[in-house]
Amino acid sequence: MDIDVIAKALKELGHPTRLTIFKSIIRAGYQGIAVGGLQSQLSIPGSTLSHHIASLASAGLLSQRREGRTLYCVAEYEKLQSVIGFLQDECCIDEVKNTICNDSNDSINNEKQC
Amino acid sequence: MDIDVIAKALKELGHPTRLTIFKSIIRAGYQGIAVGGLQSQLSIPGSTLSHHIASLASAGLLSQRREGRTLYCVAEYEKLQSVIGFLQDECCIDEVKNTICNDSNDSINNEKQC
DNA sequence: AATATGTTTCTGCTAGTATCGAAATATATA
DNA sequence: TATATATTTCGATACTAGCAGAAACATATT
Repeated sequence: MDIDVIAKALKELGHPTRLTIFKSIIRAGYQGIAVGGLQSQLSIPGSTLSHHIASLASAGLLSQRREGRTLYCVAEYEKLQSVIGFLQDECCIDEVKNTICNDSNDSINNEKQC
Repeated sequence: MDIDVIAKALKELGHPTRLTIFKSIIRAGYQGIAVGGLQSQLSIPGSTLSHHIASLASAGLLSQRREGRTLYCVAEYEKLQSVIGFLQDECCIDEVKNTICNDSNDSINNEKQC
């Protein structure tokens, strides 16, 4: 995955309001959440919300599906997964993985955490 | 972890040059990498590089250690881990975790991937 | 057709970010 | 102390993002 594409996704996620919006959308699951639902949940002006949603969409982090006059926002989970994967793989080294994920882990099981 | 803190980290990572810088710092491990090393690696003006490094530091993504006249940048791995953790936990639902991490996984082992 | 509801686009403003050369600061060496 | 090396701060410019009211657009209901 191109670093510019990942950076774009991180940038759009890097705003408190947008991150909150994205979190709500993610938690809504595959059926998504209506823009109006987000608006009443966050109490911000519609135009501002629309702007933020467009930003997230421009990074490929969500898609929209119309049902009647309601538009649902649905998260692009693969995109989120690719971002997480980048941070884990491209931006991580074994030395550190071992320290953070195993050494500091006082668990009984040997399940890998990173 | 506060959502504003996570958003700040994501924002600073959300720039191609900074993400490249951070990747280099991460891969340098616990001993870090000199600012000059980054500069010759990326060939960007020192002032611009310094600005980006300060941005990453302001988000707590790195710290600096002086050795003689050389300044080393060292990644804050716990911070990165908290960002990854947020995206995985706060921004993920079981329904999706199962779909992406297990169902679409044609592997032989049963190791959890998310 | 008229009206109501849900969402986006337009418009203008303000504030913040990116960039980089030049000068300044910090530390080391001769 | 003078000079070299490493890095940051300053200053100026251009660009981009954020915000929100008003108007426009899309769809549904009466």
